[in-house]
Amino acid sequence: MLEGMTSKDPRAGALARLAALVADETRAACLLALLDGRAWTAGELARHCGVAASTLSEHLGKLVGGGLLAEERQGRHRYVRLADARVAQLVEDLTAHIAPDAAEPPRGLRQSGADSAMARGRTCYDHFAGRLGIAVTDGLTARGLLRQDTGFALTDAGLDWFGALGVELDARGRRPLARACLDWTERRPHLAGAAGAALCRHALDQGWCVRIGSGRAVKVTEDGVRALSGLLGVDAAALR
Amino acid sequence: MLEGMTSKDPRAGALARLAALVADETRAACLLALLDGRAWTAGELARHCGVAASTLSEHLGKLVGGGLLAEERQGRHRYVRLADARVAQLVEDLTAHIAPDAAEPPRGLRQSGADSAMARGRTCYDHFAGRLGIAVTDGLTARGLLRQDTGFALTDAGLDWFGALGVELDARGRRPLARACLDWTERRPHLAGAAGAALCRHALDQGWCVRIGSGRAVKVTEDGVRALSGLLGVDAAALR
DNA sequence: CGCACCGTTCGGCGTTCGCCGAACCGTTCC
DNA sequence: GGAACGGTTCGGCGAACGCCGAACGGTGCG
Repeated sequence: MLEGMTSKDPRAGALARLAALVADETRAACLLALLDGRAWTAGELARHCGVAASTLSEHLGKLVGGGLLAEERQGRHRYVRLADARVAQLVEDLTAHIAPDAAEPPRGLRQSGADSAMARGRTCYDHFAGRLGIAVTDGLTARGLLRQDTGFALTDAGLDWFGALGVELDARGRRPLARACLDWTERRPHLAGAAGAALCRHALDQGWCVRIGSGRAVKVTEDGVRALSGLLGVDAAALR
Repeated sequence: MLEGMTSKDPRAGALARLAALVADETRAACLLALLDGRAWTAGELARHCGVAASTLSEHLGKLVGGGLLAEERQGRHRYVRLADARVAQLVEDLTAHIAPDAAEPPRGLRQSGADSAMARGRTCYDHFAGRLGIAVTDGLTARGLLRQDTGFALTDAGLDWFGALGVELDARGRRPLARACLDWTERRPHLAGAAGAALCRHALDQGWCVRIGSGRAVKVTEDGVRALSGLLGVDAAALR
């Protein structure tokens, strides 16, 4: 009763609904898993999260209904992925905010194999992260192609560098060319946005790096070491 | 039972807990209200949200406990404000994500007075937003002081411009100098970050603009019109 | 001192929510 | 056709949550 009297911001409801989509541990785990940019089946996610298939089906319904996920049905499979780069950024932003709290605990050595592969290099939705992402970003910055001191933007030399690489950068899209994405393991910003995505795609196309298994971990090839050290002066030891 | 079998991301819990803080309409309304950067008393927020004081007290407990709000007790008052600029950015990011959905409905003329004042100029935590924020950002960009085409960063000329203004920009802090903040009414990015905050503070100090009442709406003075049109070529008509 | 006021704590209410297992539907493969 | 499999729907359960009013404890003021 009397609800009409409040001057509560009309955006509050929408904001709460959006946050509610992430405010469940299982759905949060789904979003984090999908940050690898791939499409997962409902069953894979259910197993990953450790809940019943029926439970996960309901979660997917909410996430898709809320516009966070896009789905694609193939035969008896339901593939879902993050709806677009904006959703990926949203999850990244939220994750960046919790990173300082969850001080990386010293883990045992058991699963350090997979973990260290992830720490070395991985994709974060559609761009590089991990030590690889940092190394590339630092290389770009050191060569004056990217400036991070007064914000985060490519320089004119940086534009030329991408041009010389044969990578088309579409500046007309709504997506910013360069954007900082805070790295989870390294705690430092790395290159995201259209340029980060284009560079990652180019590197995979050129065989500079390959995906390890089906996950988001990537490994730099010998070709990649040569290319990255030549183009950006990246220390070869940092990539292996 | 069997929960140990899942490989669920350990960050999922923290992510869900963070989102849960925002996932309530009343708490969301508090965060949006506090985006003006001021400190509100618990009672003011309760009235603003249209809930009982006891209800709001519990909400504040959660928000403060979760690190989103900082509190300051003075006498029988409890003042709360956003904990820091990072929290403000978090709320902005979330709000930017819902903006496209909530297509601004054509409002009646009843409260258009206050609304239009807000649309003209307001502060967004600690920097300018609204048409004023856009005008300043566009002015900086047109004069080559800020570049938005390849990311979002001040140029060297921009650094000099701030220096000539007598505004110290602390680049050593963890906070980025320039950052894009998506405007709610204008749907365009405007200058946030340390530079945006410093410029806003400077403008208020110099009397270029004054706060209207106790809210976040601001009004550009005649001095301000002269200063901004002289320094940035901002069209005077856009500011009034 | 006594009163008004701000905020908190507590008990209780109703709702929402996440979860599961069972039943069901459609696809794929033998 | 039949069996196996992936996914969805449904009913039901228990827990968590948001809300309130009433009672209580400080603070400030007359």
